[in-house]
Amino acid sequence: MPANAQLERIFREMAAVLELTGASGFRVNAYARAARVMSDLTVDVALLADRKSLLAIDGIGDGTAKKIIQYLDTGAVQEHQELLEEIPHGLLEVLKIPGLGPRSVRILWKQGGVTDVASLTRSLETGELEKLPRMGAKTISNIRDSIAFVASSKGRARLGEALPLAERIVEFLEAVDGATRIQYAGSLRRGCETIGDIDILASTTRPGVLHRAFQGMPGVIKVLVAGETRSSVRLEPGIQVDLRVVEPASFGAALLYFTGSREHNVALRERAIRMKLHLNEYGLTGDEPVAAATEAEVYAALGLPYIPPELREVRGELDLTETPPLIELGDIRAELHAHTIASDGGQTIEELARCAIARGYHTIAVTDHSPSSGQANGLSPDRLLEHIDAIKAADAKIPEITILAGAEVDILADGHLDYDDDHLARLDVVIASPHSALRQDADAATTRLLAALRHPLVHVLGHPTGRLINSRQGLQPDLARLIEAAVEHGTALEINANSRRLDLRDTHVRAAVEAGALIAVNTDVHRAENFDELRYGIMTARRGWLRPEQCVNTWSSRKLLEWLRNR
DNA sequence: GCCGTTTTCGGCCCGACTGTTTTCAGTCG
Repeated sequence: MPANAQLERIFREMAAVLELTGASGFRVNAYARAARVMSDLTVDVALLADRKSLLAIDGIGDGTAKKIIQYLDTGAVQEHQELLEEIPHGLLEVLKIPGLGPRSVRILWKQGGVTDVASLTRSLETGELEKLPRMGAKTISNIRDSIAFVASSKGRARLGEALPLAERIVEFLEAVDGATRIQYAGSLRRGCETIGDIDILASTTRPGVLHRAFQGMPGVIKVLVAGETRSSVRLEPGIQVDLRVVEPASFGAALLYFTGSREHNVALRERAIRMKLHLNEYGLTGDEPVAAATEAEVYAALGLPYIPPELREVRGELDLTETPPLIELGDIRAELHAHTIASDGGQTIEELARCAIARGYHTIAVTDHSPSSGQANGLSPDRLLEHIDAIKAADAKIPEITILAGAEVDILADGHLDYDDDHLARLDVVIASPHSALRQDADAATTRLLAALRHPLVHVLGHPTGRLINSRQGLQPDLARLIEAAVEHGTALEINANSRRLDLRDTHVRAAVEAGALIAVNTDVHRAENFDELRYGIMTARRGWLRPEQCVNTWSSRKLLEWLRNR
């Protein structure tokens, strides 16, 4: 959906320019919000090209609707282009340097002649900056550090990198004298696919000791903030970690606050104000304290059910009247996507089965690659037949679990599958996935994936877009049409839990769930330890509001087998 | 620029910390 992405960029840039030119912060916020709406939209904005549909979206008013329509009509937004002419383009990069906000960048530009990061660096070296207001030695040193940090940083960390790191930090802090409760919060707790920084919340009888331990942790390369209640450090891999210490009595309010999202918090505060109450990280108060110890208490006092962290994105969760029974890790009873040494996996069929048994699964499907995935040692049709025999033999040998014979079949660029129907018909489960030609245009991708979804022998569409987080965009099919076909044909859409993939992504899952499509949450096992990545898939599923009954991996053995046979 | 269980005009979340100043502006989350 290129139009959505373009409009997101346009509104984001408009917000940035307006900040620099000193427009009202509320106007800036409005554009930033419009950008976010564009990124959250699961349908092509071109389908909403009339004023009425656009105005129905929260955060889109008259002005934004006009600009969207103008973009769809002409391919550009006039006011956006006019705004860009008002500032040197490189200034937008300067604004991204931590510690430099709109006020400072404006002064650098207007009074210091800074137009981009390069000219800022030159001014730092020549000492020009010292002449500007509020530019002391410390500030200049910090700017220098921040420029180096931005240059070396890889940007946002993947959930699969940040979560294990956060768990190690929590473990480290729990061992510090006086610590009573340590928990990570922020976008990590919400299960976002990438993480800007790690937020840790703590209660302790000895705050000073905890802060010092935190600032001296292994891997800390710079202490950014060292306050009474807040510490902030930069770690070696280029990730920032914030520690906040609170009283146990307000742990819930603080956890709520530091889990965010910011938009969710703002909405809660506005709700509090309407109820003549006041919400901050210390609690919900009226004439006297109302709630603070637990998140559930605060929500209840605001007339809301407990809202799971993954839903806190202002995507409709504030209209809930009860907590939805979202899927949980423990609901998963079957893994339907796993590789063995026959293709590019590291385990034998039996080793794979033992891992699955250890996790309490009733079923594991062996789904090795098809021939077109040459680099993954995909199985030729003949090898597939032999492999099926080996799987059946293992199934007979190991009674504690059902081992299904399957394959992960390549969906070729034109939509044809990599095995003929005779071979596919011999399999218990067929995952069809795109692995090559991942740069084809949106129409070709839609046609290709629709062909697989409609194929009567395909059970699951595997990692539908083929994207890799932070490194490959993947296909950009018309998701709405894929979902429609998936519902019509009873084909499941996969959430590939591999933390580099998370494909479908959260917003796609949400759209699929609302349309009533079946979802498969699979780990795409290649090594024993991959089973542990399931949690990332579950977080993504929860962010998509998935309930267990809509996920085929939660079904009883009987129901699952029935579905597989009757497809 | 958006929005309405006070409002179609007049609001729009709140607190910690830093650095440069002497009482607070700017940034961040």
